[in-house]
Amino acid sequence: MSLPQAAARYLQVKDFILERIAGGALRAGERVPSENELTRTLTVSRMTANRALRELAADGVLVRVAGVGTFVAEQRVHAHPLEVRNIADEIRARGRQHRVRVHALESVSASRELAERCGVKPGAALDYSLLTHFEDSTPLQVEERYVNPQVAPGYLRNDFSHITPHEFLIRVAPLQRAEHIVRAVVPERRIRRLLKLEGDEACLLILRRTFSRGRVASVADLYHPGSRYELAANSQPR
Amino acid sequence: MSLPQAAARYLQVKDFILERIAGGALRAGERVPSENELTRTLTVSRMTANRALRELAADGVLVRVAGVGTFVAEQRVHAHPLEVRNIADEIRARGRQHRVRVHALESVSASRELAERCGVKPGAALDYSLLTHFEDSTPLQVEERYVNPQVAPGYLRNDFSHITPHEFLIRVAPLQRAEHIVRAVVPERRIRRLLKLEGDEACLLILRRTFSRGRVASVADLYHPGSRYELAANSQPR
DNA sequence: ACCCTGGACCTGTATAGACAACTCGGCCCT
DNA sequence: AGGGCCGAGTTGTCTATACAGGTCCAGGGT
Repeated sequence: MSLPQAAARYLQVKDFILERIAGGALRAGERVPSENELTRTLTVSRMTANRALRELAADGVLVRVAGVGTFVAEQRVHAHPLEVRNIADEIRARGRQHRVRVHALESVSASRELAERCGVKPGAALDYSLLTHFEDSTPLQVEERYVNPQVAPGYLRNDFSHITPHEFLIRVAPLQRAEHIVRAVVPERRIRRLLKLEGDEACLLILRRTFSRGRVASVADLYHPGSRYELAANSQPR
Repeated sequence: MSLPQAAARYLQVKDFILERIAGGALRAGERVPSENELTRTLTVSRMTANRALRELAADGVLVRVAGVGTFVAEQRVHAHPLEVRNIADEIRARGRQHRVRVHALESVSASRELAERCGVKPGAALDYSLLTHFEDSTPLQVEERYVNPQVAPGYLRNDFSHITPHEFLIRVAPLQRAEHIVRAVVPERRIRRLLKLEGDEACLLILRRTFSRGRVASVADLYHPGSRYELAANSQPR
């Protein structure tokens, strides 16, 4: 049993800034406290404040101008093609009915590989769910998800036939960023059966990690039948 | 008149590592000099070496394990679907050699389906190419492309072992926007053979249409082996 | 044979101090 | 009024030092 580690100070400084942006206290284009101000008000060294601001600038949250100051970046204009979308919204937007079947909802112990993906220690408790999303009566997505209960507590107490995991998570753990990897696979039989696939049909597999407060909130494997699902993306330079 | 600024030392350290990776002196999984070693051999402070290694780790180039060491990350094949990227650049950015094999390069007559995709009349002449892109000796993409000679003339006169179709096109026809559709498929045997696939492996298929001056400049089907290629995307909400 | 305990080495973080380059505004001199 | 200079404030970088915690191995004790 160990006490929860105090977060690193540069992470505290990052949160300090991010919360002020999220809460509206700092708006796009506005000036952020300088390193020296943070040094005084937060009682950290200038190097620590520097690291926090520098990393936020690298993430595109802030813009720094030597000799002038640090400012909240203007909002991104271009939505990324793989925005964190909710499959339920997609389905409803097409005028179809969205249904969910819950296959599993329980607490599990993190394997080594899983622990690495989630940024926790092997053996740590993770909330697990396995769902199928239907469009009318056609399965469109199998969602296998692991949630870090330290970041998003109460996951297991939901009724996911009324609220999707995604909807719950964005309410409980403010979404900071998301990471997607898209692969083409022929999944194992367990998944094929849930998607009612025939033969060796290919699937789009989206590995999604969402981050909240600098930590992994949840890890999801989203399987879509290759014959019924595709990703679309348009890009316009400027 | 100012002398060229010497690059920052932490950038020099990053280059030092990157060059060794690109040159093959450091391979995936191998150990990178520790911070203390860099401190001695490059005569920098440990904090400077730390910053270099930390940033390379943040970029995914290195993997750091506290108490153990720093290692070259396993090379992941990544691309951002949004950017109209050149597979040749991707491969070279990883320090591998890019090669192309040209299977076909000729003028064809547009079928009805193809004509619709290209925004021309059925029977119109289109320039056609079928290439395989190799990373070292591993096939990474089969590119089947149709080009509208009205929009981008001279396509067939290129030697695509020296310039990629993409490079030629952006020079001849200014890129206005691009449209992508990502699918998972098990491709026909013709494609499987070119990719040296075994059995019924899945492929990521990217259907790309590029527009220039309001018209379709080219239509490309890009096949990637599912086991060796994935798309990565990060997104930040707001 | 097993355990376990140091010690060496590593990354991760934090601090204080220093110098450079840049921006901007105000002040002084002409 | 105009022009130039200087100083305050800012980011950008570099160094030396320190401590904490993780990993791994060898060596010693049981």
